Amino acid sequence: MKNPRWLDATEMAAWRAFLSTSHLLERRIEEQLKAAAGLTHPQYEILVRLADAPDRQMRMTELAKGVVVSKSALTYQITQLEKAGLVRRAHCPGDDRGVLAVLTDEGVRCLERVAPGHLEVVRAFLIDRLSRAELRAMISAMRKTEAALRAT
Amino acid sequence: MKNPRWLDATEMAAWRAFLSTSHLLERRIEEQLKAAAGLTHPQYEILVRLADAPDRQMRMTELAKGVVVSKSALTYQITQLEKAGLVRRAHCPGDDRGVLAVLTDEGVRCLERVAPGHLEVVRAFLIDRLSRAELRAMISAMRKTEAALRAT
DNA sequence: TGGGAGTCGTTCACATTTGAACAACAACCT
DNA sequence: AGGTTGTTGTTCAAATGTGAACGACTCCCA
Repeated sequence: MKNPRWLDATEMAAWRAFLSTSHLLERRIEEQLKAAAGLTHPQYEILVRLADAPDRQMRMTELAKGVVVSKSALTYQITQLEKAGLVRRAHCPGDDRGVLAVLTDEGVRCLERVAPGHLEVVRAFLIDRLSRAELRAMISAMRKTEAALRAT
Repeated sequence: MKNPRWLDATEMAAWRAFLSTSHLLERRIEEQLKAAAGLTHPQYEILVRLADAPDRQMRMTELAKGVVVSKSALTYQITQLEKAGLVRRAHCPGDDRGVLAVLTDEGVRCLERVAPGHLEVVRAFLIDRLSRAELRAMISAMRKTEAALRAT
């Protein structure tokens, strides 16, 4: 690799915009979820992933990878959600090391109650502002990056 | 507004990809910066913003908005960077409430030393994987969202 | 059928973030 | 001028994130 390869104007603009926007959106979402349901964004994501999973349950490690948090953060958050009655831990049949995070009925109801308001924010600031072409470009771009990051 | 407006397949894919990717990238960048220079990503961003600013200095609040972090977080991080000798605080002429964060010469050197490795990561996982069209779509999309988020 | 190597989830110490409360100051309007 | 309103940066308590270390368990191959 030669000299530092700086970013040209377009590249820099794309990177800066991505960076600022992701942080701003994160902040806004966090704020909305906290106000509407006392949930953090990671907690909400955990509920969503579990709701989408077969039998509404997932192994801890798998869930951590999906939500993109450390194993220790997940342990912590599952404990919080368990206290709130939205998730419970279950023994994992066939693997005595394993723990299953299971979405409770109350967890399902909570999610149904909270999702619309959350999606409204995602729409209002991101999705509804993008053209179909931009959405497709986003998918394509983000997936390439995601694949590369998950590969390592 | 009628029933909850769910996201269709394309919209959902875009949102999920954006979410996961931004978190994964953030993690990777954090890791690289920590290993290469003992800096956090917010700290690095502070240095970059200051380097780009006239006289390498900025008001605390303005800087906080730029980096997208709370005022208290900025106070904390500037204190850290001050301990490291990369930034110093200065009195703000004309406004006795104000504080200026000023990039030191050592801060400049640190940035010059760290930037290439950082940009390499940004390139390797994001920028270099996107087509010119995708970059332009990103800019357009992110800016619309950013503007909306900053407007409130 | 041992046993080394790897995986799983938790715990721990530590760093960081956030909003609220606060004190100092600025800006504005009458 | 005087008082109200708004900004500014800091401090504080509380919540959360992270990696390293750990004990328990699984896998796989000799």
